[in-house]
Amino acid sequence: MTSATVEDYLKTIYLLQQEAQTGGAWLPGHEPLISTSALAERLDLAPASVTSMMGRLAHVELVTYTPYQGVRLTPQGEKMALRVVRRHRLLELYLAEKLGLSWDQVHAEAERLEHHISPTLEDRIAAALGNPQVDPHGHPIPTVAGEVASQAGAPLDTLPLGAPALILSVGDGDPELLRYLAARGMYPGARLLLTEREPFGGSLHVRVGPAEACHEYTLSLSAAARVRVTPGEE
Amino acid sequence: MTSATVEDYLKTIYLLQQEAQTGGAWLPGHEPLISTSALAERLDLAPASVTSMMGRLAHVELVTYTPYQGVRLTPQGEKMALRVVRRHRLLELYLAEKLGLSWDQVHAEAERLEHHISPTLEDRIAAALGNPQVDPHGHPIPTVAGEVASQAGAPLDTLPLGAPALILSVGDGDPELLRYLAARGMYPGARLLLTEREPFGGSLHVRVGPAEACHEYTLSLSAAARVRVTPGEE
DNA sequence: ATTATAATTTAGACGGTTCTAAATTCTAAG
DNA sequence: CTTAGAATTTAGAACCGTCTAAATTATAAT
Repeated sequence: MTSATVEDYLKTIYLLQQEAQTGGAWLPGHEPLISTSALAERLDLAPASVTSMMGRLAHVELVTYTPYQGVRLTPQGEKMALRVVRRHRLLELYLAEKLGLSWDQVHAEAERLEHHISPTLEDRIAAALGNPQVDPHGHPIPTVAGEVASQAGAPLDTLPLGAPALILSVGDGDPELLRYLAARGMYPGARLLLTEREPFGGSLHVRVGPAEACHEYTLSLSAAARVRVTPGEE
Repeated sequence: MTSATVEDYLKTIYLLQQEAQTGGAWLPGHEPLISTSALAERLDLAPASVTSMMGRLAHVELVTYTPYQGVRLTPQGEKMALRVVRRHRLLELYLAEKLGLSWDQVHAEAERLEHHISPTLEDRIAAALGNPQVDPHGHPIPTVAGEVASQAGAPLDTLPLGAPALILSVGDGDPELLRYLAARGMYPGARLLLTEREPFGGSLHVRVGPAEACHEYTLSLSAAARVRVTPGEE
């Protein structure tokens, strides 16, 4: 009962829980419930398939599942999810850094490999990278023991106007988006300033880069939601 | 119809064909037939499972299959098998060379990863290694185009007494054997001399290493069969 | 409160891969 | 040439992961 498929479900539940968080933390066992449809959409499966898998995962206690309500990882399930997330992020970094894969390629590659590397190889990869703390998209890498730095910062679309900020991370799921952002200099570590917010849920205007040599771009709300920033000069 | 499972069947058929060869080449389409039981044993599956898969592979023309006789790869099937073998051997070399996995670990690791790396990553790995021709066990790495150097040398157990020889390759399937051989200095590139052949299918006695500083070991026939050598000083 | 709509689950099916047990076919020894 | 034993295939079942279509339950608007 630990197939690549199961690992994908667990990882996805974990990531959706994290995304739901966005700010406040939850008490253990009270993390947000993830809906069948959210999972189905993210995994690109029919909702019925998800329901059936939830039954199985609940049965082996990787998840607590209340029909019509949603699922939540058990401590066991979370542990397993974190192991997968660790492998994924280590691989992303390794592929980018040591094998020169581009920012937008590493995700898809890691997505497959994460299910097939041994603990030994995982260790070697981590060591070769100097036991890093974040992956190329700025996401924290869980430790072997299953600890993760909590998700830092806030989505760019919640940033107040005029406040300079530092990009902490960008969503790694969509290669298109990554290329789009990279082309505009928006990657972890870059600085930006929100200059305008079009009314009625329109685009944001941001200035990217140091004040002397910055470029102004517009950015849809949904794109901005996938960029996490921390306010402040530093 | 190109699952990891199918890839494993094709690769295994290819390797068994190669092993059956051991010396003379075959005309295309007249390679040796591989029996159901040989495949079942190597893949650690029930013979009935193999029979059923052979039906499917024959149906998509990756294999020609004559019931009760055996199977043989079609050109298409061979091409696919060679792609897998290439990935496997590149991975073995990469893991050994760049990530410091030991000789006996790389096989098992590559066995899983070979099914999950993209053509891009395959290229990067090959490039990072300088497009090598042989893997750490001395086996030739097929090219992207699907060409392979034919298996060189002959099994150690067929070597005439007293003739010095060079180790070209060692079977990579069994970590135990690899550790055993490595402990005795028997790896590709090492030199040895067959000094004695015990009667009635008994062990072989070999001297390993340069004449000035060599060690003498005994070696079972089955172990010796997995070591390929070429006679001669050079 | 009722009801339309959306979300979810159930029911039933299918493809892929494997198994065991039984039937068949081959092979080699007498 | 027969036949015992080995190899192989067939038959039938199971599990995993997925699907569609239909039934059910929740939700939000009247």
